[in-house]
Amino acid sequence: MAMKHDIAQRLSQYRSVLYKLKALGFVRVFSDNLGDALEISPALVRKDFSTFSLTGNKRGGYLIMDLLDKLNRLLGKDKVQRIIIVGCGKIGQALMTYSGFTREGLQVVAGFDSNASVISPQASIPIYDVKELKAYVKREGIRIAIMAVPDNAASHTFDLLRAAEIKGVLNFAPVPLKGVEGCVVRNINIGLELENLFYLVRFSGKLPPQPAGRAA
Amino acid sequence: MAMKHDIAQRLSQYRSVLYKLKALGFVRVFSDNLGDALEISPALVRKDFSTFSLTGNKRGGYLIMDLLDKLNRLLGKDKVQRIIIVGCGKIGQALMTYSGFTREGLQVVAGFDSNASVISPQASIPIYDVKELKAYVKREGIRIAIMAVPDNAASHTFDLLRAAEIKGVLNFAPVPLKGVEGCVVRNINIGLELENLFYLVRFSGKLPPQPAGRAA
DNA sequence: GAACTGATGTTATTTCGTTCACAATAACGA
DNA sequence: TCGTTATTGTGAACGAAATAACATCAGTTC
Ligand SMILES: NC(=O)c1ccc[n+]([C@@H]2O[C@H](COP(=O)([O-])OP(=O)(O)OC[C@H]3O[C@@H](n4cnc5c(N)ncnc54)[C@H](O)[C@@H]3O)[C@@H](O)[C@H]2O)c1
Ligand SMILES: NC(=O)c1ccc[n+]([C@@H]2O[C@H](COP(=O)([O-])OP(=O)(O)OC[C@H]3O[C@@H](n4cnc5c(N)ncnc54)[C@H](O)[C@@H]3O)[C@@H](O)[C@H]2O)c1
Repeated sequence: MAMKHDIAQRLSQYRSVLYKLKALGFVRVFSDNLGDALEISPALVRKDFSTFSLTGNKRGGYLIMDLLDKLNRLLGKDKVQRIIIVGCGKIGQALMTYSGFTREGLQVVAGFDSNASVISPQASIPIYDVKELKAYVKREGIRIAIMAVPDNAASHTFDLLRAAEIKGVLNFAPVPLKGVEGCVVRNINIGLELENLFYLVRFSGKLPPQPAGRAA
Repeated sequence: MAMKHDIAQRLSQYRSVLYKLKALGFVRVFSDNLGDALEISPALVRKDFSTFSLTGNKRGGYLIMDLLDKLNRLLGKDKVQRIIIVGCGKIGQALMTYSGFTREGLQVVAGFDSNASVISPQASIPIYDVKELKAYVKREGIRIAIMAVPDNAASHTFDLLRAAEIKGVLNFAPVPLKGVEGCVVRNINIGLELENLFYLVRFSGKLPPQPAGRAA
């Protein structure tokens, strides 16, 4: 049940760092460098690479170009990755017009909403009625969706996405969607992150958990 | 170096579930119920509670009210938790007007920006010039900030926040801010989450990592 | 009120991700 | 050419976090 999030996340981070190094004119990189950049041990870098058969040169480290090629293939970055956004409100709109995705090879190809005043099929990134979701997804072969509908619509919208056979959902509603066979869900819960920050700040340094107090 | 994020995150999740159960009229709850809700084992629920001396009744489970009281105290939810937002663009504005924070006891008390046309000190949630950041933070005793400035301003803005002795930052820029003594950073990287989703979807079921291929 | 039941609280065990340690080996210099 | 050196690649060791196991005890029943 416990999935290996972390290594995939690191793969993307390696990729990101490698692009920066390449832009700076570097050709080779060592596991130490990458370890420093991600604040992990060099050993873990090498182990990750080993896991995916990303090989380097026994003395001269890794060739950045070569690594990037392989990582891009591994992460599916050799083609543009298309996504849709369901719920084009404040968050949804912000994401639709976010230019940062392009850099990452991600492309928002359409939005969907239930509010007629938001729908605009002629826009450069069209927004369609959510009723057309299923047909669109099937026709275009979309696999990943961002969900940014109000909390009370989250569960229903998730059902729609599943019916459209969406394979992965990035959910912004603070509603824990139970994971389902055939559809991976990742939740972005900003409130939770903030609470967590408050907690970490409150107890930074001091010992948070009483070590299971033993009565005298 | 490995910090115990996870347990604090679960604490908040317990709290969230408990509120829902309370709203449904429940009075008691068992570790099984909470385990189901968070998709973790009941043993872990009990262990977490034990760690924080959250005790129940040997047979009748836990009293929801009682648990909530203790959790709220533990998470600092007995008072409103004030935050500021630096960078009031698309994401920043969305967060400023987000009503969901109130439910969580979080309050955005001010925004800061460098763009004069955005500044509006008279608004219900005032937006000040970022130059006033340090004075405001010190005067009001703010500890947590959300950072939603453009990528190229992220590092500089982070320095400002540190100079203002902010204790925790929720960073939306896809720029890895190196953690610093005295200031906890948590990064929200939506592009990374999407990449991760694509990865998980690509390899769901199939074995992603070649098990370190042994030559025949 | 004694035996039973069902859930907690805590100790033991397992699992899993990370780090350590080092053998293998390609580049470099003399 | 041959030794030296720097770095990879990976099996073993380690540690933390999750699960399992179980002893303990509050209710409940007869
Ligand atoms: N705004 C924030 O800063 C913020 C922060 C954290 C979490 N969230 C969460 O993100 C989600 C969206 O927030 P928002 O502020 O963008 O809300 P919003 O109200 O601005 O936008 C919601 C959009 O969804 C559309 N919608 C409603 N029902 C729908 C349905 N059944 N199918 C398709 N579209 C539907 C609405 O027409 C609207 O355009 C919410 O769950 C919210 O809790 C928002
Ligand atoms: N918009 C999105 O959907 C989205 C998604 C993921 C990540 N992000 C990241 O979030 C950050 C903000 O994105 P956005 O779309 O809201 O950008 P934006 O350009 O809409 O807003 C940025 C705001 O920051 C202000 N600003 C610029 N320099 C500043 C400084 N030095 N001090 C204070 N304020 C300053 C600008 O005036 C502007 O109001 C970026 O780093 C972006 O990469 C955005």
